[in-house]
Amino acid sequence: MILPRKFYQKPTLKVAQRLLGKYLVFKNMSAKIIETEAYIGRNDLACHASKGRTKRNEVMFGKAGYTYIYMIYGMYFCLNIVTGKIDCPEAVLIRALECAGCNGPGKLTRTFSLTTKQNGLDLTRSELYIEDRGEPVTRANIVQTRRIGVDYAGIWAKKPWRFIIKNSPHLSRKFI
DNA sequence: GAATAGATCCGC
DNA sequence: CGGATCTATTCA
Repeated sequence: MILPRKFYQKPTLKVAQRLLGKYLVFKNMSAKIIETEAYIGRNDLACHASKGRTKRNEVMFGKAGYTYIYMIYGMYFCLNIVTGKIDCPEAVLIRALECAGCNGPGKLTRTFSLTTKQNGLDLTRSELYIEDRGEPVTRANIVQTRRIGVDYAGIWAKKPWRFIIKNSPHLSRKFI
């Protein structure tokens, strides 16, 4: 079943965990989500919204269940799922899928041909969506670590807001 | 207008 | 560890 709006209208840390084991679907491709990271609000210095509302990040200030896709380092795109209430800028970064060449946020968007053209899409009524295929992931199979690539964010870099499926060979990093 | 930095990835 | 590559954002 396609995840409904309500799935995304939960606390961001819960959504980040519950997205593990779900399937990202776009056009004729689909793959299981195995690595996510939470970015939570204006105070989180690792979150783009910590600098306020801008043209780039404004979708994060909107309704949950939409995509937030941006270009990074001039050559990659990162896919995020907006969570939280309106005017509470929160999102979950999809970092890896159980799929060849999808072990990293920049690599999975390249494999799935996702660009800023798909920014701001409603995941409840688009050809891009997330599906529950009845493969539950238990808490015992989830590992929580620090987020990757945000060392500049001070104490926020230390928050354990990255979630991975234990022992998966498709993670963006093999070790914690 | 110019400068800068960035939620990455690859190759040396 | 440096380079690729480019845009949004910041600074003057």
